[in-house]
Parts: sequence; C-alpha cells; structure tokens
Amino acid sequence: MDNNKLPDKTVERLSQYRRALLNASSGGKQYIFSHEIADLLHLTPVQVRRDIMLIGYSGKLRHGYNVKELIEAVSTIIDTKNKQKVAIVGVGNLGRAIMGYFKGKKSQLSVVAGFDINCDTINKEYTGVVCYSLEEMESIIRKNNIHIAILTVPGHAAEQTAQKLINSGIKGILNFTSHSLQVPSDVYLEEYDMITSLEKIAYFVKSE
Amino acid sequence: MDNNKLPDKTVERLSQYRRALLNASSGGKQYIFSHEIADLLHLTPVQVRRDIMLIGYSGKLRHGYNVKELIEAVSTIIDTKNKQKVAIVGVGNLGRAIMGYFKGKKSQLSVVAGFDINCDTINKEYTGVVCYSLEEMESIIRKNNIHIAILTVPGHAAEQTAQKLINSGIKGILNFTSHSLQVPSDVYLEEYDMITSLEKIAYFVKSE
DNA sequence: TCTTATTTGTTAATTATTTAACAATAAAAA
DNA sequence: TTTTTATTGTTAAATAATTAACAAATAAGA
Repeated sequence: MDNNKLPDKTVERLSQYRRALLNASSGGKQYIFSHEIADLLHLTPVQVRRDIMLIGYSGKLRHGYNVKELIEAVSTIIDTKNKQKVAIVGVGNLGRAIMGYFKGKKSQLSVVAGFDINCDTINKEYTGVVCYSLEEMESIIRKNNIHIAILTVPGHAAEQTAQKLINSGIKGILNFTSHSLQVPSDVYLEEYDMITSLEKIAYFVKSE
Repeated sequence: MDNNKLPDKTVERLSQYRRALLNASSGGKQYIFSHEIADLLHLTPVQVRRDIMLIGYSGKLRHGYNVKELIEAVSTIIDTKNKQKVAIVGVGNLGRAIMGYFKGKKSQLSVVAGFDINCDTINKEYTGVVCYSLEEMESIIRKNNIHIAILTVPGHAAEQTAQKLINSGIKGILNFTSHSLQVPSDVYLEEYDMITSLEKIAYFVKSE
C-alpha cells in the first residue's frame, strides 16, 4: 500500500510468490519459510525475505510466513481494487491458448473480449469469451473500460493494430508478435518473443 | 567466436538484433547506425555498440554497421553449426501456436516433433510437424538427437513430463506451464508465465 | 587542403540488483 | 529456567548491468 513504486523485478517475483503460495495453500500448507519459497522458484531466501520486507509484511520468527496472510499482503500490492479487464487481439491459436489459461483460474484479471479480423471463420466464442470484429474494437474497448490488451495478431499486422489499441485508450500492451512496437510513454509495453527465449536456450545448451 | 560466455542479457539482445536486422535487410537497408537499432528495440545506442563490441564485430565509422555482415557476426555467435532440433511437448493451442511461429521462418532451430497424450483426437500433423504419443517420446528424442524441448502441457502434468524429457537426454527446456520446475544443473531451464507478465502490466498501469 | 561533423569503440562512472552478514528474537530443548 | 537453535528483518558489501564520457577516426564540406 505504500506509494513508492516497487522495482520491476520485485513485482514480477511477487506475482510468482502468489502463484506458488496459492499452490501451497491448496495443498494445506499454513506456514512457509523463505527458503521454501526460494526453492520453489529458483531464488535465494534472502531475496524472498527482502521482497516481502519491501511490501511491509512480517513473518513469524521460526515459523516462517503465514501463507494466507502473505497471499493477502501480496494481493493488496499487485491487484487493483476492482477486476481489471483484458482484451485479446488476434484469436488464433495463441490467443485461444491464453484464453484457456484464464479459464478456471480465479484472477483479478479477466479476459472479457477477443477481437479478430474475421470472427466468422473461427468459433464465435471460446471458453466463454466472445470474438468481435476489429471494426467494433474501439467502441467495445471504450464502452467496457478495458485498459489492457494482449496482442497476438500476425507480425505484419502488429503496428497498425497496436495503433488502434492506443487510440482506443488502452494503457498496457503485452506484445507477443515478433515485431517490436513503438508506443507513447503513457502506455506500458511488455514484449515477449519466443524465438529469443529459444535461441537463448540453444546458445547456453550448445556451450556445455 | 570467443570462448568466454556472454552475459545472459546480451545473448537475448543479440537474438533481437538479428531479428531487427533481418527485417531491415529485407527492406533493402545496407548500413544501420547503433541508434537506429536502439530505437527499433527500445534500447540505448551505447548498449547496442557495447554488445556488438563484445562479439568482436566492427562497424564503419560514420556509416554504421553493414547489415548483412552484422547478421553473419551475430549468427556465428548464437547459432550452432548444424540445425538444432526442437520438440514441442503438449500439442494444444499453445503448442500449435508455436509450431506456427516457426512455419516459414528459416531458422537454425527447427521443430521436428510434437508429443501429446492423445494425438488421435487432434490433427495428427500440424504445419508439417507430426504428433507422436508420449510413449514414443523417449525413443524419438534419442533417435533424432533432440536436445531442446518446449513444454506446453497442462500445469498438473508439467513435473512428470519434464522428468521424462530429462530422462530422454533433453538439455534445454522452455517451460510455459505455470508450474515451476526443478531440473539438474546440466539442464538449462527457461520459464515464462503469461500471468506474471500480465500482472506486472496491470501493476504498472494502475499506478499511473 | 583543412576544418567540421558524426559515429564508432572503449574505459570510467553510475545505478540497479543481488548476496552476505549478522543482530534480534522467539520457540524448542535441556 | 537457561541454553541452544532456527529464522526473520535489515544494513552493508559485492556484483552485475547500464549509461556517460570522450578519444579516434573518417567522410563530407568549405
């Protein structure tokens, strides 16, 4: 709840902590040590303790952290009060895979709409998410107060589609196309390219 | 070609440079400045020059870098001499999306096999990649000398499937499940969780 | 030819991130 | 009750990564 922004890396890890903690909690675990969290996520215990310190939560000495409380503490930091709505732009295999990811997971983030150049040739609905045409995109995004979009269109359409998203008031984009985007400074952009991940693996595998 | 391992981050950026350079090259560009590369990829010119210095390539003063030569230079660093074979384990939407990514792209990495618990209910082949049953996995991986695997099975099957991969001689895993894996130290593991990326975006969007 | 402008290559400085170290302390054991 | 042990919380040190600064050099222009 403190106002000073946390480091990028810490925010990322907090999300991972919560995932691991929810897992542990559903397995019946009530308390967890920093070194247990660290082992689960390939981190060091100090790093875990430091991150938890940064969000202002305290554990019980010699007992570790109360799992449920820590989940709460992390959540008050990384969640918004209300559900955040997410749009998926490009309802191909990748778009649908992401919709599937959210199916079932009760998250503060919910995918409320899909958009595609041609929803008619694909299923009009997938795991409860309706697919709309790109023409309807701007109005639906505005009407529903959607601020986050996941871009899973083919690379050649990335730039143009992103521009439309920005014009529609989107403030955060997760770009899965292999085309790097230019966005205004008030839009938070995160890019992920699978090829890069794979090439990195290939590099470190070959030299072993 | 120098033997001392490059930093993780540099390897990642080299892959991105190549992608951007190939793009530029196919657009007819012959020379490119460090600040142009930087702009394309949200980096600083110094960082680009520094990375290029690390791989031992030199540009032309006042002309920038020869695009084709730089692509070559990057490639000799991050590619293996022979094609690296990749297996995709879990041929659902995500698995197929990744297969699609490679389709067409002429890369040193090629997806040579898919594996799934039940190939019969899905298409036996997708974009040229044949889907095999999990029973055949170990023998096919060994027979074809596959060392890299992409894990796109449902979370609950992650651990067990990863174990089979390791037993089959896989040395690099790209894990897309939301379950963090434990692997021996001679296996290079890279994990990517979409939820974490999204929650990070949500965090930085809300506090703006 | 000489000067100016520009861009590379590289060292030094800075900043960010991680790790080490350890005091504090509370539970468990003696 | 006293001692031992284990674990947190936090400051200080170390490491890693980025950025600044600038010399070198060459092409272009005067």
